Amino acid sequence: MSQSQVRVRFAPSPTGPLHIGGIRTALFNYLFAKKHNGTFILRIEDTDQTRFVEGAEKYINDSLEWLGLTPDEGVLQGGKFGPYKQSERNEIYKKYADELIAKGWAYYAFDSSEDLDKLRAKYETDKMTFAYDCQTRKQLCNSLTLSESETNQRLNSDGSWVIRFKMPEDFEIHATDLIRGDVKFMSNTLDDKVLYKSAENLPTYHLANIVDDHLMEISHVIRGEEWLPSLPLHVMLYKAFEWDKTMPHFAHLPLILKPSGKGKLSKRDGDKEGFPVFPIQYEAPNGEIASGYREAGYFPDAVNNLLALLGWNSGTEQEVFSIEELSSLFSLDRVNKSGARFDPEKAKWFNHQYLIAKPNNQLAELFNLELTSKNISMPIEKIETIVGLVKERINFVSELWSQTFFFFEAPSNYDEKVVQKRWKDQVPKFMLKLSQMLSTHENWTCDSIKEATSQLISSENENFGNIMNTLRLVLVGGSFGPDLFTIVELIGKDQTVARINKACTVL
RNA sequence: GGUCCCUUCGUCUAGGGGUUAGGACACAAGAUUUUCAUUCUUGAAACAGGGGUUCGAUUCCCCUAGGGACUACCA
Repeated sequence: MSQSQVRVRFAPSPTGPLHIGGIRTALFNYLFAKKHNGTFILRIEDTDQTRFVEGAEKYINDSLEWLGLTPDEGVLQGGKFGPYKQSERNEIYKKYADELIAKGWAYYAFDSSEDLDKLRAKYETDKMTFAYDCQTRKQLCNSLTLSESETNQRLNSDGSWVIRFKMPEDFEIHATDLIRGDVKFMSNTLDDKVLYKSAENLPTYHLANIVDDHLMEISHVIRGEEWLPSLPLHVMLYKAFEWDKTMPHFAHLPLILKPSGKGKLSKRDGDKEGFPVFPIQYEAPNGEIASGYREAGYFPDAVNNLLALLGWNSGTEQEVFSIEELSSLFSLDRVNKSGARFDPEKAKWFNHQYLIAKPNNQLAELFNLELTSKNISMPIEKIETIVGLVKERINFVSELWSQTFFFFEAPSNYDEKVVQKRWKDQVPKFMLKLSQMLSTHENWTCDSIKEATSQLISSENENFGNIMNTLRLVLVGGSFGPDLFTIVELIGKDQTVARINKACTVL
């Protein structure tokens, strides 16, 4: 595989459900890979056992599958750079940590987390922030301050230790971000991050991430902006390993912000604010359920589309794109720098666009599933017609029923306001005449029915608008629905007559 | 607090040294639909502030303010 080959990875950790921010990151990686005929890799970063959540990995796979963002390489797909789960790559990392120690880029630290916590607390009372860095490491318990023999003794004892990166002093770190340009950091302001922990015999994110990206020949790291602060560390790690020549390019995506209020979108925002934050429904191990876009009735393409436009645009006025169009149009230099507030209303609009673009027969099939569950059966052709009548006015397939129930069953109650406005003294008399006329009407098409009804209305000196509204009331239960004579034609003669007669006795 | 990132209508954004600063969502009004919705038309709505640079800045630079992220033996 050549060096110029695009290889990107989406590297979530299975600590819970992935929200749409994570999905957006996956999507941008996917689009970038497709655009460049590259490889999209899914790597599971499960180096923190304490935060491992049962089912989270499956959730990630299911979500990506639903959206069609299928990895080219990954735990399920395989590939020659596997394994793709960090917990299964365990034995790889230690030697790289050792290499850093040998080169003088890292050191052993023996301070207990309790001691460090105390230190942090103490600093805080002095309104300062503790950092394990080039200054404090000189006073702490590590292989830099301890003698070699004492270090070895501690390493061989039962006590736990960690390997920390030895961040150089007074060094200006330059990094290039494909979206933000050059970013500079002073190494003094950075701390000595833990790279490896003996207690679990596991690397931390930083080490595992760099080692795996290198080993998997990742060409571009496309991740959320929350990682920007660790970019200098990562750049230094590449330098320390002498991998600078093949260091991937970095692109930090703008964050997705809460629709209202402050901060980035979080897992807790969704159901509280009345919109899903998760791609598909998530049931936590404790049984709590968080709603998903799939269950809310969104089409996967619509979700991809709306997410793509959060932080990226084509530069044209087009907003509705198929995944193929996105794949060929996507480019990192059209990604925005600033965070994007998520707009649930526009999300619905995107789904509406996909819904109205869907052929009626497909919508009818989806709707038929719901009808079947209600024990309603009707020829699919007729459902198609009904769906076509109302699809312009809805955003979701799930709204179909409330817009069309009167095609399938008589209204069980009548809108009080409309009754008061329309159901006046002589109305029942006329309605009975109308039902009588219709019951003998032969040519049951909307045009013919309309003509006959109009004639009756004028011969009886009734007001057309008033009668229309009243007829609508008795047929659908309120003042809603598509063209009235189309409804009359579709529900048929018997239903029409029966509904009129029922209203006359009930109201 | 420290470090870093960001800043065009309410929101997502286009644009870019001279523009009537464009589009979309949402909102409002009108037309059509003898109802509802759709549709169409129209409207209101933005360059955070202050300094430079320049003939000219919303656009380039600096400062301020505001927002955000990070600041774990989490990712």
